[in-house]
Amino acid sequence: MSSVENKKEKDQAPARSFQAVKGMHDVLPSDEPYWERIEGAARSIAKRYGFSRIEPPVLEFAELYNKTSGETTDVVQKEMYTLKTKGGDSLALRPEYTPGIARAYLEHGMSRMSQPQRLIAMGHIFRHERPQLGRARQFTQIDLETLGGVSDPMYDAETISFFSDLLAELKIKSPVLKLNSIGCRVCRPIYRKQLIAYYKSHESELCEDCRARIDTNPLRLLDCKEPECEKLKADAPSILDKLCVNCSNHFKEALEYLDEVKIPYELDPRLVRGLDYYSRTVFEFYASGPEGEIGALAAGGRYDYLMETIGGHITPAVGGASGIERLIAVMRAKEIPPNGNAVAAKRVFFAHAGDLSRKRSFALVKMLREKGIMVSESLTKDSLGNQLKVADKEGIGFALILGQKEIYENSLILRDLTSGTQEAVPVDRIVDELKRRLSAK
RNA sequence: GUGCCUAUAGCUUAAUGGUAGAGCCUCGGAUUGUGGCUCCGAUGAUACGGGUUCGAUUCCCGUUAGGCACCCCA
Repeated sequence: MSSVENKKEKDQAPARSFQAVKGMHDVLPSDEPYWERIEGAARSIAKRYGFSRIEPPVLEFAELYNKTSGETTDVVQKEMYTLKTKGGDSLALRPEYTPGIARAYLEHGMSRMSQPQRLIAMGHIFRHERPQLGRARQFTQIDLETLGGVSDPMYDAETISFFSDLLAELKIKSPVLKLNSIGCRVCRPIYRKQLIAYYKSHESELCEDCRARIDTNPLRLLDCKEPECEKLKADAPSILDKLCVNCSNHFKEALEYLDEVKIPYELDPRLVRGLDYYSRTVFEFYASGPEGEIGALAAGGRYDYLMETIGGHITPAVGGASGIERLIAVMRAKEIPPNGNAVAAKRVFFAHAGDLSRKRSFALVKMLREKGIMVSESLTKDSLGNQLKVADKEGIGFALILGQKEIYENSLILRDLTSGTQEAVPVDRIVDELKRRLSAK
């Protein structure tokens, strides 16, 4: 580009230079080891548990979320990205996975396959919130759903166990698991009434938000952090005392399964979830220590009624989700390295000595890559010294050097960059020799 | 969505109502048959828009983004 064009472009540059949209973050090469580690762990644990991958589209009819997640919930009311198509349909970028997966379950007749269906999804979720550390407008969830079969607490425990294993695999030590049961259609309304009655009698002592919440979402009253409201919590009726026999047994059994596999938990009768469709067991995992402030690392619960609201039969179901960016934030804060063995040490650096060997080098690099060897190079550099400098900077374990002499002898110099020793190896033996040495690393 | 704080080079930062300085990184050279050390040199910045001013990176307003506390949540 000429300098004239360059100047012109500068003058006409937009007033505001481009930057990423608020709450949308780039995944950079330096983040990649974490992603590989986390996604790899989720995939391999899912395989062990027998969860199969499902991936519904990012866009669904907005109505799907209104019907399921709840019309009055924040996630739907305030945080959903909606758009109108040219045809007039109202669509939404998914603010969570569960409704889409439930929809797919019905649409593809999965209720006629073996039950329950164990499904896992990994992808982007969108919520229009004010960003903070561990909270973005586009983020990535590992989502687990167990659909169909019977409403057995063993599945609740299995879901929790999956996330417990995931955190353990990522070396996030002693997470805090909070558990509660929010009852069913029979017992929750009764509890709700008692709770409302209790708070109505103390209405004047409540904060402004909570006065509004009495009518919209009374269970949330138990979550308020205003000092005035805190005081009232102590004497508020607890859901755990008000569960019906079925729910109570279900919860007790779920706890027994967790005891059986030695997953520690804390009961938290104030734990309620932000989505309408939950019933019975709900859970949240937090990091131990100050990193707990980053927010729940995994959360979920049972949702036996959801399928009905979108036109299916009552279908027992339980699920949960974990946010990958939050897992990364915690791993970084706790200084947990993403990878045990450095990838660079498994690479080979190819260097040429002298311009005449460049083209031959290019061909040999391609040959090695075809044989499955990870090869780095900086063949555009002239001096051998500068090339090896690059190899050193990248922490690469071995270098191959090709000069006039080697071309003539049909060999390569194989240099161990850690020890500094080297030897000539015939080209037809180089692949085997490299594989032998690399596997020893 | 509300309130508070912040914004100088890729990163960490210095300074000032009057030419924006450094360390690390990057690139080149000393060194075209051998890396790590060293030395020399180069590139590169006041987020964006407006106002006050002779002059603004500095003061004021707005915007954008980030952080924190709410709200809520993975």
